[in-house]
Amino acid sequence: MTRIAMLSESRDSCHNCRLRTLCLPDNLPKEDIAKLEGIVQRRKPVSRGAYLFQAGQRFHSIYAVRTGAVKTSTLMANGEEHISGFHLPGEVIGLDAIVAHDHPSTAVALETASVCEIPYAELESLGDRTPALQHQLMRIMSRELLIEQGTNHLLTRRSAEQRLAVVLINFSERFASRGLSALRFRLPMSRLDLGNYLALVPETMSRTFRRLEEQGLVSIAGKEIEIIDIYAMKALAFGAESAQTARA
Amino acid sequence: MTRIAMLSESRDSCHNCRLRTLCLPDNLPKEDIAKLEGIVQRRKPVSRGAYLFQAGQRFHSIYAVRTGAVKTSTLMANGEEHISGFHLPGEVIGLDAIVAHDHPSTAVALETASVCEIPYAELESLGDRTPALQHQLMRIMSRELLIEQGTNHLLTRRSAEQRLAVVLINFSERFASRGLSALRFRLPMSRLDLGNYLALVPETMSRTFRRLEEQGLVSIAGKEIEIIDIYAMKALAFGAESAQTARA
DNA sequence: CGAATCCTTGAGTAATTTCAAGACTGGTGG
DNA sequence: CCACCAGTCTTGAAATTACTCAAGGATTCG
Repeated sequence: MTRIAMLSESRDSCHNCRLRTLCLPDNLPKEDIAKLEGIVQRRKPVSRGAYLFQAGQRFHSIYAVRTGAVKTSTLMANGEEHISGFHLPGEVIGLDAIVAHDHPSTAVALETASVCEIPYAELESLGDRTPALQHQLMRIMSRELLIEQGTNHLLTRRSAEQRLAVVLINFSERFASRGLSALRFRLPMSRLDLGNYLALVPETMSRTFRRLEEQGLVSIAGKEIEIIDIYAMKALAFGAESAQTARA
Repeated sequence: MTRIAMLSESRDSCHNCRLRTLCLPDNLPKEDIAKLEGIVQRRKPVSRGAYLFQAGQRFHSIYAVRTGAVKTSTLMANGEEHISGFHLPGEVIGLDAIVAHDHPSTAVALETASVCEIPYAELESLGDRTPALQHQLMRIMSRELLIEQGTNHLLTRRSAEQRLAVVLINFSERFASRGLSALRFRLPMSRLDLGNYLALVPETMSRTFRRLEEQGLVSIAGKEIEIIDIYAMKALAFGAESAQTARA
């Protein structure tokens, strides 16, 4: 079990789930959380490489990550994968499928993960009767929009070195907000995947990691990351430029 | 008045607005459209360069473009502008502000434009009583998410030539769905702005436009675009790769 | 009409990719 | 328990794409 996996408990309720404040129940009154619990389906853990849903599949549910980590991606016509995000416990996946009948992207577990499945038809009808839940859903979607905009900025306006620094800081903060260490953590994805997300080839990833290490900013051992100089990291990441919220 | 401006009529109602099916009223029963009309504020035309809202301003309303064209952008710490999108009649702006108290981005009219202002507090409370409206809002936000993902892909995985081809095809389709010609149109923004959006410097924009012209794909006269070979354009834009919805 | 902005062109440069190999790693079966 | 395999990661050298710098020309809007 990974450290992320150990984070979450609450076999079967939202109201005492540690991720409550990061997830759909945030800001909801108790009775609304109870109603939400009524439609959430907890699925048994999926193992590394298993699909939550695949692009082209009929859209039925959105998912909240409970433990582990998930990546979402789209497959391009030439067979190449384009990774659009990495999702940690508390984050909601599948919102991009609401407008169409099918999922535009694929969600795969990066490590053993468990998720809460929320049938969208039921969520929608519950939302019709539960304004607070509806508002929280809107906030979550608005935040996703913001995150995508930040990602856009990151990927088009920043150097390889800055992209990596930003994404490491971003993971650091997301781990910290889940009660884990901000300075030492294990990335749940391969360098290949991280490079794919950052629009950098593996060779560049390797060289860029090394450059950050040589500058004394981080220490890398496989997927284990230690941030040595968070100040310098942030200076590199955001120096002379505004920081945008970007989720990896 | 531009051709886009001539498109829309309906001084003061949604139910006979030509943009109905592209906008918030789409899919709504008559009585819900009437309720929506009750909260929509039509503002007098804003002239080129005027702000609909600015980054940092308190969030009160979302806006639907009625005539003209609008760009949204964020300002980076070094003073540079990062254009995140161009918006044509029927499109809704400001949804990225819902989650926070302030607008994260700025919206400026690219040419004389008129907009419908929709106070969000009222929209939210109307949504609480009007499921169909709420569902339409969710669809719009989900579509925005999809568009952002497509933009990400466009900007990170495509060459300058492909980016320009994709964005021209995209405008062609958006003009066509507003009843204008798909093959001859006038871009509402400067090359500078388009380049900013595409993450290309003006010099590259100029050379790339020329290359498309030399290949006989388009004919350019200032902002007037004529698409000569739409087939070849699409082959260039999407060739050996999947097409993603991307809005300029 | 004229200032300001926008656009174009050329030459040189820089960052990242591509290509080619080889080393490491972790999971699996013998 | 070890050896092996496939996938992952690293390293170096060459190629490429878009950027930077510099300057002149064209538009546009007030």
